Amino acid sequence: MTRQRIIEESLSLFANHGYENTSLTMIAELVGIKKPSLYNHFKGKEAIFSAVLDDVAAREMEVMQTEINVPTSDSIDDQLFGIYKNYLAHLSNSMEGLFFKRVTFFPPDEFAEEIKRVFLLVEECLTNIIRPIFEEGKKTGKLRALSTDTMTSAFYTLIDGLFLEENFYPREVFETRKQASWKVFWLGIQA
Amino acid sequence: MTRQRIIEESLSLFANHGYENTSLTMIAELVGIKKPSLYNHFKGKEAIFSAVLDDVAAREMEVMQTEINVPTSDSIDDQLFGIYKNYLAHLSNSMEGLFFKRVTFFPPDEFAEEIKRVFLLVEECLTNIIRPIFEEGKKTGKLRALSTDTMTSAFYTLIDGLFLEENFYPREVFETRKQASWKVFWLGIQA
DNA sequence: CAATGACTAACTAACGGTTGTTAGTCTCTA
DNA sequence: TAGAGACTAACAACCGTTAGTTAGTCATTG
Repeated sequence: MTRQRIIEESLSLFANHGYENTSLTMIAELVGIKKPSLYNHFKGKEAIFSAVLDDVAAREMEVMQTEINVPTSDSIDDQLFGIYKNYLAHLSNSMEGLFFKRVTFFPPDEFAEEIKRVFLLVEECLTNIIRPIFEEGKKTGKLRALSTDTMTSAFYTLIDGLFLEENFYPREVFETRKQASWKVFWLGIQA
Repeated sequence: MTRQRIIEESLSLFANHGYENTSLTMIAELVGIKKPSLYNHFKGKEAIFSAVLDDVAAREMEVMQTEINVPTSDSIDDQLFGIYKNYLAHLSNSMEGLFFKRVTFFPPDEFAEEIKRVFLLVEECLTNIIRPIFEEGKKTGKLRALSTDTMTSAFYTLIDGLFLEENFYPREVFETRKQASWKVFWLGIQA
């Protein structure tokens, strides 16, 4: 019980302040216990971070399968745009999104490898969703005859760019960027 | 003399470790003096960071005017691609690029406003370079009849995405993304 | 049924180390 | 002879961590 609370509060602290700028005092305070009591549940700060990372990884994989994917009955552009929109919304609104942004971009040295591994896992999960859509689109002639890798790469760059812009620009500017980027991307891949 | 050395070494430390994870001891060591001697040149850590930020801002503005811009004799796609390539190369290879990446996306709270101001200034500088190119392109019919804002927004998202990917993926993956993203972007705005 | 022992999870106190910062001193140079 | 710029020594505050204690819970046992 307390263990789960520690993970949750730590997630939000790590997401907002990064690993090194989050102190055990802050975590303990938010949980409502004293600092040394944390050691009843975790071996130390690194163990807390690891637990948070594992938790986030598991939850992200699940979200990817359930929330991001959309019914295949839609047309290709609706389908793609749906994924685009859902994924960005998830990154924007969830604490996991902010956490991911923090730690993938400037990871604490001792976790760099593990974080990269988790991130690539999540990315692969998304790739498995969008590749078939691109391929189907090419087959039915709705998309240009670009390689699937090209489309996937461009799609990711798009998402990464917005991912990054989301917490920097005011919401209205961000919305403009989101719409504009999609429009140009779609014109770029559409047959 | 020493003052300038402090700024330079601090720039690289702030760029690589962030503000909070850079200690005065580290700076002093790299400069080759003892920690308290820093106070002969700056009021404190915050003052050092401010000086670095000002320095970077000035240098970035100059780079933007000289290195990024390319001769207008080229065709529109060469011109745009030149800017794209030059700007990304600058962000990738210069210490200022890494510094910018660090501090714009996860700024130390007390500098958030100032950093944003500087960033938007640099961005505006780039906007002044690319907007006329888009408009010229539309006039000559080489580009689609999209609004200039749409093109500019999409261009920035593209750059921001690669900006992020550059220090995360291995160089080869990054190069793939860079090429693919440009291809789709160009197909998206080309008439 | 009552008592014992093990376990969990909280606590206080304190550790050594590092942080940014200040005070005061010495030395070279203009 | 000033002053600039280096130094040493020390500060309080905070860091992650450890040790040792205490209270409550639960299962096993006489």
